[in-house]
Amino acid sequence: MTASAQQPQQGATAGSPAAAAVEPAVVPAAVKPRRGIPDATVARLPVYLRALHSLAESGTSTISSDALAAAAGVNSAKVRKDLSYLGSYGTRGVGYDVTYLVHQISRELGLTQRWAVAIVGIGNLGHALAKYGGFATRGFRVAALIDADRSRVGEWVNGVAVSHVDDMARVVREGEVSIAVIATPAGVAQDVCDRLVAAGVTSILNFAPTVLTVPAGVDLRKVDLSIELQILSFHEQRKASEVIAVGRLTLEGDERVST
Amino acid sequence: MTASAQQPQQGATAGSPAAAAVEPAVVPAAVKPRRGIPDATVARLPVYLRALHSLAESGTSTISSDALAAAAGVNSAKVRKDLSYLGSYGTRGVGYDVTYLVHQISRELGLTQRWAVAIVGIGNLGHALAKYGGFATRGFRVAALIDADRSRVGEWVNGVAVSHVDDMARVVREGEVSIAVIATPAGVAQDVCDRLVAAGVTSILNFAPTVLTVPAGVDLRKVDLSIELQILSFHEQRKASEVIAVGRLTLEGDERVST
DNA sequence: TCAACTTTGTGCATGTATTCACAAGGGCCT
DNA sequence: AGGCCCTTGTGAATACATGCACAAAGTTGA
Repeated sequence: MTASAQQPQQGATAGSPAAAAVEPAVVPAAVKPRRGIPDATVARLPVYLRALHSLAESGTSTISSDALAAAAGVNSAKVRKDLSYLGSYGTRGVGYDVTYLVHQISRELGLTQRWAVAIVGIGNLGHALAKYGGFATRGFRVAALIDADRSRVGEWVNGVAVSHVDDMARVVREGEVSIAVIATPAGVAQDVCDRLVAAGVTSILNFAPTVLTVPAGVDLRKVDLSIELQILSFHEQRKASEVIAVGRLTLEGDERVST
Repeated sequence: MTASAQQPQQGATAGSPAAAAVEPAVVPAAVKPRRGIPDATVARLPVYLRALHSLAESGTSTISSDALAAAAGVNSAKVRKDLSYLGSYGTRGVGYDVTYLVHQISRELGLTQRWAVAIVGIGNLGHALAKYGGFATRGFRVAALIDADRSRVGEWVNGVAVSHVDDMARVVREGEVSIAVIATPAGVAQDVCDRLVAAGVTSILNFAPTVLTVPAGVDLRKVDLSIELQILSFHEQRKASEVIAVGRLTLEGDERVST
């Protein structure tokens, strides 16, 4: 019941050890079999879902794990194992029904309802996020835009008016916002985060380049440009030094990788 | 030597199995002891680095793994193990010298040189990224802005002129760009990616909501807002259904988590 | 009806990451 | 000089994730 895994690569913190320790003693049978979908799988389901949506649009009605794997940039064993956590929704010898799979994954991800999202910090990035189409698409609607700069308050971005941060509690409550995106400067991010949590937000996506802390029960994920660049820098350097050490011996570079 | 791990939580693709299979037979001794820093560790080093920078600025000269762990939002065993991959740079009974650690981590991440970065797709997001301060800070400089829209070409953003995508090869070459950020619409991202690779870019950070494929030897990482939101949605839903099933029995919510 | 073919679902082996827990090392105080 | 206290560095246990490889289950065509 806490922070979710991140970038497998970017692992966040614990999942449910505290709760798991309590449940066996207290919880009714219905809950015990914990559908426990692994974090790594949860992180891939959205990728499958996107591929399936475009397949559905292009008229494909059935797809094999192999083809879906290719579209998602992973290998087919992973696809099958991932999907098996949702149940046995495939047909041997045939594959998976695209529309049905879309339903199942959507349901599992909680996309059958539309979550209200608030964006805090309407600077360059906040603007970009507010205008980003992928939001409205499915499952989410931008319910509030919040900024500390009074001169921005009242401005309309993509059909939503900017509110002042002092009204956050009210706006969050009235909009029934449960998910918030922080796009403020690093300095105020923790304060904003605390206020969001106090207002009832239970999931936060942080774009500010700083470490945030949230109480148990609140999920926190981060997106950090400079961390990503530094990781690339690491590999870039490694490649550079390897060229010196190894020369271009390994001409085996044939397979492609994807993300 | 391929795609790096992502969001441990967000795991990307394979690391070096292909190359690893070849090296033992061919590679000179100097390379064999593979400093093999785990991907998960590499992903955390930038976080430590940021914490250390602000510690240095606030005048702290020495820090324990415990304190650093708190600042980075992880546990101290992880900090110690991570740092131990770089060498034994701590002093027992005392901790780590902040300035020295900053040097070591920077070196390891390849931040002693300044990488030239190109941003492709100067829409809302591209603009936001170009203006983002965290770039210039350390290790990176925006060397090129590239867009397909001729009406945008020539525009200056943060001191850099926008070039047309047809000039990409030249701009990349002249600027000695090795890292590129893709902030285009999904539809053209793979094409842009292919052209970047052809022009000599060897590390790519993709913001477009689509799966990209690159040849071996090119590193690829992705940042995807809608995937992040969907992961949060999953946990949000889980929390909601658990409240129904369990009631509010578990009042144990005390520990905080961070990212 | 049956055999050949396709594709799923999963047990198992392997690889990677996290965490514990403690011995070894180093500073500091008396 | 010597002992106490603190903190590192790491072996070993555990947990999590990946990928192989194949039996089971379904379809198709004769």
